[in-house]
Amino acid sequence: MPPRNPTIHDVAREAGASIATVSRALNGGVVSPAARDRIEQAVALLGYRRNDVARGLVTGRTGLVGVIVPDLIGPLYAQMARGIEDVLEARGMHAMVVTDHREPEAERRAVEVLRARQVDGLVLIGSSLPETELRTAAGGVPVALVQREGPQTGFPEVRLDDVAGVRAVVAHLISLGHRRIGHLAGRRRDGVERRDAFVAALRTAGLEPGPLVESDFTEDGGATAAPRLLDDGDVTAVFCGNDRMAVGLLHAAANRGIAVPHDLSVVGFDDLTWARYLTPALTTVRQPGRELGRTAARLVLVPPTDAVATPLLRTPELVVRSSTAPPRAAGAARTGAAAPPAEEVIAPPHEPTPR
Amino acid sequence: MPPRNPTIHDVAREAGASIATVSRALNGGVVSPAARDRIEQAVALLGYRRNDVARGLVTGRTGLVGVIVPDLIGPLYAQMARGIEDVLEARGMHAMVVTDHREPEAERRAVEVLRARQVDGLVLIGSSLPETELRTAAGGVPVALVQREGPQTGFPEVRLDDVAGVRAVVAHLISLGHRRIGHLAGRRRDGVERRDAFVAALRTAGLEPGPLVESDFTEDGGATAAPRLLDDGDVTAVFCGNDRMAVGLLHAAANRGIAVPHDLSVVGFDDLTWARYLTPALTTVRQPGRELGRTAARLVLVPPTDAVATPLLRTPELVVRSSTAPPRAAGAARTGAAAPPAEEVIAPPHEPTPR
DNA sequence: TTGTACGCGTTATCAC
DNA sequence: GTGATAACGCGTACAA
Repeated sequence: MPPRNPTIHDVAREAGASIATVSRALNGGVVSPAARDRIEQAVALLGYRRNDVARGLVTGRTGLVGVIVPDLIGPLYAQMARGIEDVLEARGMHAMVVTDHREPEAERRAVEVLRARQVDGLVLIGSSLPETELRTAAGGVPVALVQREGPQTGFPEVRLDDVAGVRAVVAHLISLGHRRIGHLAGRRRDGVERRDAFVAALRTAGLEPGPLVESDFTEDGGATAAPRLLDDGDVTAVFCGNDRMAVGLLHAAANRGIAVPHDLSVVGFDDLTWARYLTPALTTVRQPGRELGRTAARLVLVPPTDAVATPLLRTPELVVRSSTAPPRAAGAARTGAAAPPAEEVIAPPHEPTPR
Repeated sequence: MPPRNPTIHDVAREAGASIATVSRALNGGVVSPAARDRIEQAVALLGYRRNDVARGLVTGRTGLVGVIVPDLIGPLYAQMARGIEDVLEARGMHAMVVTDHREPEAERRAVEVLRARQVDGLVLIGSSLPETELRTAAGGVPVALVQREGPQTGFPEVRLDDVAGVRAVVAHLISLGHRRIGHLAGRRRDGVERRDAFVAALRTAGLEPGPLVESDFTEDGGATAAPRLLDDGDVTAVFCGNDRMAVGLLHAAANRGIAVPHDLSVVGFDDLTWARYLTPALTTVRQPGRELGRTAARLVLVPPTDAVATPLLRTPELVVRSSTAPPRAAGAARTGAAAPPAEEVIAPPHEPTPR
């Protein structure tokens, strides 16, 4: 049997001090230099390591923030997790990440597990639990929401300003000269939001939306829904609800011999890592995942006293690459910039959506 | 001030039982049906939730396995984490994931943090700490290694059978008729391993390797190193040490007007999510990340009694897509299969490397 | 079957 | 400055 880990008692004995003094020395309390010295030596000699479990029991705080995330495979959520760790690390805290695969039941269990572990806070990404349930499940612990699926809640929340992102896309396409623009919408809440924003932005510009197709937020979803968009001979541009659908559309277009961007402009949403490596490189809207994570972490750590400015909106950036160009039967396009940029250009952030 | 969480004492009082009985009831011990009933009601009434911190203190086990991973942005490590969670979840345990961004210093800190939290085991992915240091840092807790960077250790370990993967690539290219094959190697340990395996496989087939170029394991690394490969007019195929470099090479080739696979075949390694969406879709070697994670988790939970079969080797699969084809000045290629497959084909796993 | 009482390793509150 | 000592919430001998 391995010799059990040294405890604070062992250190105290070895250093000829009381455990109280050792505890103070370890936590930066007032201790005479001599004692501190002996204690440090004892710690080094024994290889003592503080037991954070015992510490958590007495202090009532664990230095742990629970993070519930749909999955970690897609880069977006991973970046949010990274952002959360950024701010926790700065405070000597840590994240405990649990995935729920978008299943409410798994989300419920995750909250239970994390609460049982006495986390100091909870960050829920893409949560879909009803507010009342969330409130009882969370009990006393601070909660912050990121990109929640569902109606407004009383919890502090960060989300992407989808409306601003969509507006930037529409403005970009219109400035290129496109007049009949289709949309490939995802079935989730954010998909619907983007579609509505799309229609609204178009109407504001005095245009009627082209074909509006709904499908899954996946590559296959994009590919299978593609015909319903491509059959409309007048459509010169398609805005996809996310990058994954855009890839499916791109493939479907290629199979039909439709050249992008010459015959058709395509825009995505998210700016996944690989969007720039597609052929053609995808024009899309970049989600500031890491920053969303950072603000969410700050929101759990210091919950806003009053419920002002909920949800916080983070503005995305339009990333123009080579999947967009003036429409073939151009002419109107000549009014805008001279030529499409040869390399990647990031449009300045737009105004946050007024609320 | 919020009413503090109910404890096992509260439940005991409410149910008119002792805490021992409550504890037994909660942990599936022997309790009279009547008592169990009253206790369950009390639990529901009070909304009692077990405090895993206190429980961990007394049992000495936390049900937590610490996972140290280079990063979570790339899908490969995320999949490994997923695999680890698969087997932990089945046992009611959980993973605490910490990223080290490939910095030994951060890895050291991560081990400290996780040990202080009394994890029941440690899975280190891509670890580069020397064995002796690892051993003292880990203290008594079980350790499993995945894709460790550095020489063989006494710890249980899983790794990909790189040699088998590379052999499959070389066999594929040779069967297509390629005779002069270049290689783009990554600077890390696995990069060197793959390069050596590449040279060996080629020699076994009676061929001399084409140009061997070393660079970073990134898209830029692939792009900047590309000229040194492409300037060799005789090279008809290039095997890249990973998918990210392959993307860089693909772009560089396109810029030079080199058609893939018509003028040049390109093979990657890893099969990242997006490899199939490249143009042309990338032929590559699929890493079974999730399965690597699963076996690693099993290794920590039940450490092998004797040090047999270390490291465990997992066999990758060759995924043939459209970035490989017979060389332009073919003829020799006509001996193989009739035509390149129109769609994705997964070659059967090859023999594990003999040891 | 049930209850009492001790201990897990630490912090915090007191006196000294 | 320092040292006893009482919690923290729970599991588990052991006795009843």
